[in-house]
Amino acid sequence: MPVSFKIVPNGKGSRTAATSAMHPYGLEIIENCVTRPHREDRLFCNLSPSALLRLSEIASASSYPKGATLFMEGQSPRGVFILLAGRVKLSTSSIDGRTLIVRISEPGEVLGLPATITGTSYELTAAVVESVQTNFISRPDFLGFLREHGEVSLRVAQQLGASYHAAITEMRSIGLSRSVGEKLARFLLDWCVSHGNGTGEIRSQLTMTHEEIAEMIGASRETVTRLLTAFKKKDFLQIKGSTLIIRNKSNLENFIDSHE
Amino acid sequence: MPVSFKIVPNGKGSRTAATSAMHPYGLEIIENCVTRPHREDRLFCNLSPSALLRLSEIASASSYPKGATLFMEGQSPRGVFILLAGRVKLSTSSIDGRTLIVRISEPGEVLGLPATITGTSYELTAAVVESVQTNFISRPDFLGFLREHGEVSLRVAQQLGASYHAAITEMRSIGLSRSVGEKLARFLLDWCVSHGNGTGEIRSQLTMTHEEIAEMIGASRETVTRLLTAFKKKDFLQIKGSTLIIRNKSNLENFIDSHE
DNA sequence: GACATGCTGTGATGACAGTCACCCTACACG
DNA sequence: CGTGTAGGGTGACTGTCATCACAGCATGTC
Repeated sequence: MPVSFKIVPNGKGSRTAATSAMHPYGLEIIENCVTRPHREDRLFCNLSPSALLRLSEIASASSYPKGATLFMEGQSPRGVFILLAGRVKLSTSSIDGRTLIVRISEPGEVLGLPATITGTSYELTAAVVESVQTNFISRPDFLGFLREHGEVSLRVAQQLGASYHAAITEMRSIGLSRSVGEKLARFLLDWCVSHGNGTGEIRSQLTMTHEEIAEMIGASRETVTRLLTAFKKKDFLQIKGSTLIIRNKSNLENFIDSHE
Repeated sequence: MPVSFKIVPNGKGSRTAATSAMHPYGLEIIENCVTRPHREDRLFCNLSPSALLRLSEIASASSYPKGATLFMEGQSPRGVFILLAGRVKLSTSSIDGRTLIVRISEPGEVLGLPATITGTSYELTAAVVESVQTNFISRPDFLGFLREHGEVSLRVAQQLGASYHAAITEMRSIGLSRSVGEKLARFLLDWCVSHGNGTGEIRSQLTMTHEEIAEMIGASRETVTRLLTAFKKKDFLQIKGSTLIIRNKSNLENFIDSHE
């Protein structure tokens, strides 16, 4: 079902409209741009009114519970999902069940973009880890939209460029580390940069199990457990509940450097 | 120095113009499209005459010898290089000199696209392995070109999507393999698919040293040597000079599967 | 010819980390 | 309130593979 987007003038818009009860999430795309104008990478910020109007016609809202799957590796691309709320795990896996988690997507990101653009099958599986609200745009609609609004293609290209960049960074971390400890240290530091409370902080919520961390860095669950306790012993970090506190950031960085 | 592109009508163009002595490579972009129309992924095929005209104004030809560097990881993006002839090694490396080769680029590919689009620094280093002819387009020119010709942005997005896809495939191979042998087997099979003589052949030129193969799959040189001799002993393959012959493709595939 | 250089092949060694096996705790749920 | 399940922690064992070391074997070059 189509969602009604309200056209909000660039820069400042009434936030009351954005919290309309009828379509609690339909306006979030625009709201994000108003309340977080620094997010240049967001796909649908500062579009022309006509583009936004068309967007509202082709997007349809849907929500998924924890454990649901938006799309699976190998499926032919149905379209893109704009993530409004919740978190999604993007992973790839081999026949025997080994899994590599490539990324945990956060609200504001667009899922399935590469496959939808190129027409090749989804390269990753998107599984919901925290229940999710999305706007879905089918592939024909999305491609038509891009043809009509050339401006958006450039945005899409930028998104894809950013995704590529992230993928290469991930490959670096996985492929160039000498030891699992190094990978874990890198992962923790990265995590705190992207999920910390702002300016390179040392405290953040670590909402993943050891198993999931293992799948992100390509290691076994036991090794992750052992390394985390080792890091605690060395007083590099503390873990209280799901809060991760980096006690000594530079030590952790030195630990990485000492191996390379 | 700008290159004069001759505008060739879609479908059929005089090939004599394409081999003009003055600008031996300037026309190759178009020629590729005429002689290899199946290459849908090529960036500058089937563009409008006006776009091609503009392209010819902003592209400048240059050539680099073996060992030269087109750009380095971390540099801010100067622009894109359209690879007309030769081969380029795209790699990333850590402080201690360990190197991960992400891709060997072939003629027709566009280098530096993600960085140029997003404005972030080049994520890879591009080193010439076989002397190279390129058309270079500076970032300002290229971005301006995209703004003027919205059609091209979509092409660019498709290219980036394909690059992303390739990066994920690479990550899968590196991250999900249990053993180095598995990675090497995968690498060899992939290589024969993309560099074989057509229809899934079993014979191809392997133009890399063991060391380079090691850097591609994230292993040590010695291990690659040992594994290759092991594969030879098992009669999976033969190597004569720089020619690789897969003797028994299914055995090699079984070898991969038996581990997962 | 003498020499350097780059690539390949092979042995010995040891550390890292995956696997198996098990126990413990927390917590949801009937 | 017992029971099931998901997650965390730890020990023992073992295979893989990086590393070091060195030895051939081309190739180019002075």
